[in-house]
Amino acid sequence: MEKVKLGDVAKKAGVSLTTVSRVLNNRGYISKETRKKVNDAMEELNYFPNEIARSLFGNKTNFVGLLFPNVTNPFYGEIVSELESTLASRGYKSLICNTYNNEEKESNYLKMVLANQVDGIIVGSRNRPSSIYQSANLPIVAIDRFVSSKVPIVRSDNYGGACLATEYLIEKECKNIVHFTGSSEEEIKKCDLRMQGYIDTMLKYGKTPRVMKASFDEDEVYQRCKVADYLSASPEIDGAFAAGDTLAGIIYACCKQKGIDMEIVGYDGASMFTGLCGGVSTIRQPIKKMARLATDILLDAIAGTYQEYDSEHVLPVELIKRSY
Amino acid sequence: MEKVKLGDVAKKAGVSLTTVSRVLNNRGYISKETRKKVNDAMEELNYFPNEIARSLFGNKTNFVGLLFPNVTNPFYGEIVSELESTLASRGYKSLICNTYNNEEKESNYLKMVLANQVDGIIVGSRNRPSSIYQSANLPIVAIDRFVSSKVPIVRSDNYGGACLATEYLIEKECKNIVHFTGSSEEEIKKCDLRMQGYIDTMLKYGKTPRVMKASFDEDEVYQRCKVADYLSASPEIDGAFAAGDTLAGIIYACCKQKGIDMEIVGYDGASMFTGLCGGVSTIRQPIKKMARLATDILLDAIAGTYQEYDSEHVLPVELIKRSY
DNA sequence: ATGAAAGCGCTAACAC
DNA sequence: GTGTTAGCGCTTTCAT
Repeated sequence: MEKVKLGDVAKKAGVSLTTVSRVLNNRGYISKETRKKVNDAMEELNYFPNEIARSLFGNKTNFVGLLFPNVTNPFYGEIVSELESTLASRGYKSLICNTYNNEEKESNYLKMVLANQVDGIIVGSRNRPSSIYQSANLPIVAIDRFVSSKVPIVRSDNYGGACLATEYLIEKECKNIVHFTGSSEEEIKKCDLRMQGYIDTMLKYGKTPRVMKASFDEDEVYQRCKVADYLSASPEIDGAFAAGDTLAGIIYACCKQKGIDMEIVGYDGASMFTGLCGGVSTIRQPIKKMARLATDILLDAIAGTYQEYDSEHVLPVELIKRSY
Repeated sequence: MEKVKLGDVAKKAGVSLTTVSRVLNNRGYISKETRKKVNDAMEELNYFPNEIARSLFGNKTNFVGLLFPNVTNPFYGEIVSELESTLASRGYKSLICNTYNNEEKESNYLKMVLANQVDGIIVGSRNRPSSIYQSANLPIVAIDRFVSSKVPIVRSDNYGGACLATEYLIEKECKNIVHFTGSSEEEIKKCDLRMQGYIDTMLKYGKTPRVMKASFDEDEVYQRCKVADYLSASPEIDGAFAAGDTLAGIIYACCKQKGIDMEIVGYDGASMFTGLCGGVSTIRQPIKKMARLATDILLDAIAGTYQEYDSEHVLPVELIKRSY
């Protein structure tokens, strides 16, 4: 059973290709009867148009590339989920790309989506060389990342969230609060707002900031050891602000195993986390809103009705206190 | 700056379209010099072929549709992640579809991927009407789901895993063990192997099986209340086997808040869970292996070298004990 | 109100 | 070795 084509419908209905195409796209004048004939033929043959052919002609695919580190992480899972749903509801299809924060992978994926003529791209990878995006001459929106001065950014209030988290820990009377970051040296130097918020708040309250680097990308078991070692070596620590919830979860697990009961605040607040990790507090990003906003901007840009390419959209965060 | 086409390269290199196409595909005889000329021209113009056009011609898109309930759930997140990576490494591109276990959505997504000429589909949705897939005349692989007798299934040993979980709880001297399921009535009737394993094991040890229904699809807050109410009403319960880790997490949180310390075993064992929810044990599915196997089968089917359409591939599971 | 024909970007017979 | 030409499935001027 071969694929049914426009021509098959035309033959069956006894009309021309053009006519079938017309009723398909509801364009031009068609008599009631012809329309019915054609519709019946389509129905009978179970016809549906080949979107690839349409794309080729129209120079528009309605594909969007979604470049994120890894959908396994609940935060990215949730944002990709939301992006996909919003895009789908507006007629766009999502090509998913797990870059694993790997430069080469990201660059290959970029080439791939471009070769597949995507109409736009949403990036959430945290790689450095944004230069590869320069040549890509199409709408791009970045989630919590700088790509270039021409790429609008949607992110949460990293700085404010970090302040909120740190203040909460201070309020809880933690004496020695450490910040666990997943950022690389470069990122930190550039502008790590979560770290900056932590540092500024600590200083504001006359406390000494302490930072522990635990890369996001490392193997989890390895990270666990690193964190455990650190906690053992620094028994005075009684509060932690982690730059992400996965990290916060790891810290929590280490504490549990060592019998330490300390106050932990993470960042992200994906619904899965909040449900599952009631032992840690978190700064919740408005994931749904971020996804919707990013979609709106991207589709406007695709439609050519968006101009503020250098805009930065900072959405407010919320402190979710631990529930046990 | 318009998109560079084959013709532009041909013109620049002073050759014909065919020649360019030949060096692009490495087919037929081409002299060293011409090849160089063409390659240089491609380089200079920063040319890359339009995959959509190629697809149209070849009747092969290298697209694969991934239909899963929701990438937000770490189990699906991880499996989709793995599928995407494996597929990408073999030259395939993933169209992601979050069906939210909604029949209509699933059906629409199916139409969408078909219209986009995907070469194959991998389904993990848990909907009933698999009938919609009948008409789709292309390779499909199902993850832990029955679609039709012609669709191979890849799944973990649900029955064995459930037995393992239940036996563990018994071994831990739990007196009153309840099973929390997310399945619908229909699914249960049909064949819910996790439940069956639980029931059989309970009976084998002379215990009375008890089942609590907590739909996977419900709102999380609502579920939490339901679970909390149930636990309050049945204080004798001291062990739980949950059909999924999200559910296990919810149960754990309820217990924590109520000060109950009971033994909980979940199911799935996505790496995120295991890292994050150290308080619950789980039956770990070999997610990576499942993804690889599903990919292998699908690609073989696409290549026409796979024949056992009615096969069921059951992979072994593993008990991960709680770490605190 | 409908049809014939050209073309979207690329590939593959088939010539030369 | 390289070019000419037709065609993948669809849309759209331009006729009629």
